[in-house]
Amino acid sequence: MDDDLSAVLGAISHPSRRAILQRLAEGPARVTDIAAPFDLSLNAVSKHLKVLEGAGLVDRERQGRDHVIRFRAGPLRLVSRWVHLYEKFWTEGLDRLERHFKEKRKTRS
Amino acid sequence: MDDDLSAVLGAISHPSRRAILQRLAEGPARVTDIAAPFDLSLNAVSKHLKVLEGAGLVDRERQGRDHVIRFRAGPLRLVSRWVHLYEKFWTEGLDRLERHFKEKRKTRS
DNA sequence: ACAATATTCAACCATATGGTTGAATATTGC
DNA sequence: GCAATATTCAACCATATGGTTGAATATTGT
Repeated sequence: MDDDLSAVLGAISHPSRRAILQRLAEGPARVTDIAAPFDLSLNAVSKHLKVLEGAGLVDRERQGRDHVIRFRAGPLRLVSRWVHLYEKFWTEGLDRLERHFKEKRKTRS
Repeated sequence: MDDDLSAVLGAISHPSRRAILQRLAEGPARVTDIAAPFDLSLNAVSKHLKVLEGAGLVDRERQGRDHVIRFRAGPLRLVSRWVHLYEKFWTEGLDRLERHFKEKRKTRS
C-alpha cells in the first residue's frame, strides 16, 4: 500500500468501510453514531475510520469530547481516473463476466 | 472480501497487480512474460494472477504448457458504478485533499 | 469534585496477504 | 525416452488486517 491510489483502493475494499462512507455521505456524524447501526464494537469502527482518514476519505473535527467525522470524496477521483483508463475494454465480454460471478457465487455459498 | 465489488477492489489495490493489468491491456501474455519485467519470483506473479482471476479481471486459456492470460475489464464496471455514486461530492475541497497527501508524503519518506 | 459519556490506546488473537524456496506436474522438442 | 521449459502446488515465514477486551484520556454536566 505504498502510493495514494493503493491506499484509497485498500480503504474502500472493505464492505464496512464502504458502508461507513455511505452513511457519511448523508452528513457528518460522531463516531458513536456511525458505529450504532453496525454489529461491531466501537473500537473496530474507530479503526476503520482511521484507515479512511489515512486515505483522505474522511475528515475529523474535534468538538469537545465528540469527534465529528466528515466525508471527503476527493481521493475517489484517483480511483475514477484509474478505472477510466480501462473503460474502453469493458464493452466486450459481458456475458462471460456474468458467468464468472455466477460460478463463484455457487462455490462461495 | 465477501462480495464481488470487494474482491475487485481488493485485487486492484495492489500496485503489482495494477501493473500486471496495465501490461495485459496491451495484449494477452504468458505467465513468464508477465513476470519478466518485475522484481518478483514467478511464483509471486502466479499468485497475483490467481487473485486477479478470482476477481474476474483476468482470463486464462491453456495452450499446451503455456497459460495465456487475457485482460477482462468487465468487473471494473462495478468499481466505476460505485465510485460514481459519490462523483457529486468531490467537486468541493480539492485544496484540502492536496494538503492531505502532501503531509502524508512527508511522513512516509 | 465526580459520575457519565466519547473516544482512543494497548495488548492480544486469528486469519489473510505477499513473499520465498523447493518439489510436483505437464508439455515440448530432439 | 529424456532434457528443457512452463506453470502450479505445498510449506513456510513475516507482516498486515480486522476483530476483541480492558484501561487510559478528555470532556461534559450536575
